Amino acid sequence: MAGGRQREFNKQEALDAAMHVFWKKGYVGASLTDLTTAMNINKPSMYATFGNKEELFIQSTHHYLEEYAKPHITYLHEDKPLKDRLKNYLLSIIEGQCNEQGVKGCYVSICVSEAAGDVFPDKAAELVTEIRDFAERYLTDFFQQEIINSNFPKGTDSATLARFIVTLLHGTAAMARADKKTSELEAIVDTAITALPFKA
Amino acid sequence: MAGGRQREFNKQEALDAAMHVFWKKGYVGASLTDLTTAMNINKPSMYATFGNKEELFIQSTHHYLEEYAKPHITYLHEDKPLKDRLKNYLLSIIEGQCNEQGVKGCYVSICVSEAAGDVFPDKAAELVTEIRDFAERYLTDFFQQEIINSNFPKGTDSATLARFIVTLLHGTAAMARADKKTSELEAIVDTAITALPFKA
DNA sequence: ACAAATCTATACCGATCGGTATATTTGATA
DNA sequence: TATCAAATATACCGATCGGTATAGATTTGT
Repeated sequence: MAGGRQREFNKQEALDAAMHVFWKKGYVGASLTDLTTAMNINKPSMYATFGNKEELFIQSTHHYLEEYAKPHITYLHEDKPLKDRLKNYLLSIIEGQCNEQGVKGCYVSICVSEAAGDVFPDKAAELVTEIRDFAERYLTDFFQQEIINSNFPKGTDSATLARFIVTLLHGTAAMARADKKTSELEAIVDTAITALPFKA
Repeated sequence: MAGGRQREFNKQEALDAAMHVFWKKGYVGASLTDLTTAMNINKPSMYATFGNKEELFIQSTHHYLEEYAKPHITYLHEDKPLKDRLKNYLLSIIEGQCNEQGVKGCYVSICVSEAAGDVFPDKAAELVTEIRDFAERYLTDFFQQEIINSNFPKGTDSATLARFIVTLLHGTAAMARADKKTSELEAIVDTAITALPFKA
């Protein structure tokens, strides 16, 4: 038994680079040349490490969710009034969408829209449908709990509220892609928040 | 001088078919095979009539704006209270985004997002930047006039209001692409409207 | 009827797509 | 140090991409 030559690149760094290409160009628009150039490796290394383009996309997507999407959630659970927590959560996401150096918009939003065009291979399409409603489900549960905690009036429709927030965020993601400034999107968030029935 | 054989297809119908393909699949995702199959013509006919893929896209885009986007505007100018006019305008757009038979989402929203990935040829990219802010500009002027007409309080920021509405619509377009039902998006519109400072 | 013009159909072009076979380099183990 | 597994680099594969040359079909003007 003998181990062989060890890889000269860091797998996580390469995955992060690939994810940014998918984020910017979408699945179809990201060619293997785009990907491997950004990852700074050549094709056989990519195929040996990640399988194929579809598998690379799947791993990129999980990487995005864990490292770029989920961290915002912590803002919802700090020891502050609901309104502040929600606003911090939204502003944190918007900062990520507008990030000057980096890719604009939301990876998930882009995937969902592209996948709706039937241009994704099967397993990638399945993954996108799986993750599509994650935020909506999470926020529905979250708002439900806030109703129980009397931060919203009894009888508030947590699902509609959640859908409203998710819609807002899809919207800001699209605006970020259209080169809107962070400050402009912050003003939109302020407007949107006035639509919510906070008790305090 | 002699005229020749006349074309066997209707140019507007073919353009409409092509537009729906771009709407569904985006610019990169729409192959010439996809396009000409939907248009029910073959490639030489397409090239003779429209020039090339980029020109076809440009003409498709103008077709969308005139026939699918601008008609909604009439709802803003009927003889009704502002709140009703705005709501009818929004519901009309959402109906178009959710249209059961037809393509989900918003053609412009999809183009803008895709173009941000630098996957568009030059002239197509230019067109997209030109039309990108049409709705925002229109609504800013519209709201400004409504302030003058005292339907909003003096000092209302018409630009932020317009951006809020455009963001909402980009958001509902993304939700429609994610297979949300019309009724769900209508509830979101109702929620959003409560954020606006109507005087009446 | 004939000629000029224009549309349609087939078949093809080079370039790029995702993916891989082959050969070489590397390095851990024995 | 010899061995051998694994990573790299080059060069290539068939399929599809956008785009076109060519030839036949169809219409109009003379």
